[in-house]
Amino acid sequence: MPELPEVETTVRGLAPVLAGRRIARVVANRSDLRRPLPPDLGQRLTGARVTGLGRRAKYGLIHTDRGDTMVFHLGMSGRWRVDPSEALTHDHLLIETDEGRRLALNDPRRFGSVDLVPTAEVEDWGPFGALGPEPLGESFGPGHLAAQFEGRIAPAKALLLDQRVVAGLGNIYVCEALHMAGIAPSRAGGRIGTKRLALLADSVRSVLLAAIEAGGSTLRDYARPDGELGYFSKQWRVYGREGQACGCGTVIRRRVESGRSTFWCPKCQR
DNA sequence: CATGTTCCCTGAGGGC
DNA sequence: TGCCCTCAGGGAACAT
Repeated sequence: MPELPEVETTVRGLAPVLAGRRIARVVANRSDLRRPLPPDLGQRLTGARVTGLGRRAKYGLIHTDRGDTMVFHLGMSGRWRVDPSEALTHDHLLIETDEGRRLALNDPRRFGSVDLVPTAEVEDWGPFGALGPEPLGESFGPGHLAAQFEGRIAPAKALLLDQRVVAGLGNIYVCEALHMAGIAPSRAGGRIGTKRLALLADSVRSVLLAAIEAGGSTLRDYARPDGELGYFSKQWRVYGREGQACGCGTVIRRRVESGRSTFWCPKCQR
């Protein structure tokens, strides 16, 4: 599931192919993703030079010298393949550079999206307007979490998943960060002590950094057409490990709430 | 406003 | 072998 670290890894993988290059060809195979592809996507991108890439929350950003920024979201199942050796079902968008490098956006579930946003307005673009701070940025830390959690009755897990509280976390890294900080997912946000909240802020950052590092170490897999991501999965402490032993020896539990699985250790997390 | 629920979508995997 | 069922979950929309 592409969360912040997977998108960051993706952007880092796209950068060597796209940065400074001119987009020579754009092919939209089907446009009914989460939102329809911009009808004029091809016109606006073809011939444009990529001036840089970036990321905001779980969105990848591709800036061009035409004043447009291409904003993509990978949804649940999206990924970019680099120089694919064959066309696959669900290759919805193809991009070719002036060097002949090719990119294919493959997204079976079509929960992802591709938008063109005027670069000057990207920060205020609808989905970005209410986003909380980047967890790896300077404005995120113990103070921010304390302010956001104060007086809240909602479970810590729900608050961390709320993109307005902090941007870019998904189910996997929320479960991992809460375990690292020793906080039960169901604990009300307002009933977590200051020191514990500071530990949570640290945990969020370190789990994301570790995942990005793991993604970087397997970057070659990212470009392999048949490769699965699997970046950080070997380092999961609780996610996907129901019934297995936590590091403390206690059996890891799973609970489904409104269709989402929560994994936690009842001994380490209170 | 805060919180909780549903829906969208397709492929993988388990049970029989 | 094949069919049916459940599950995966971000984010928008809707309900409470």
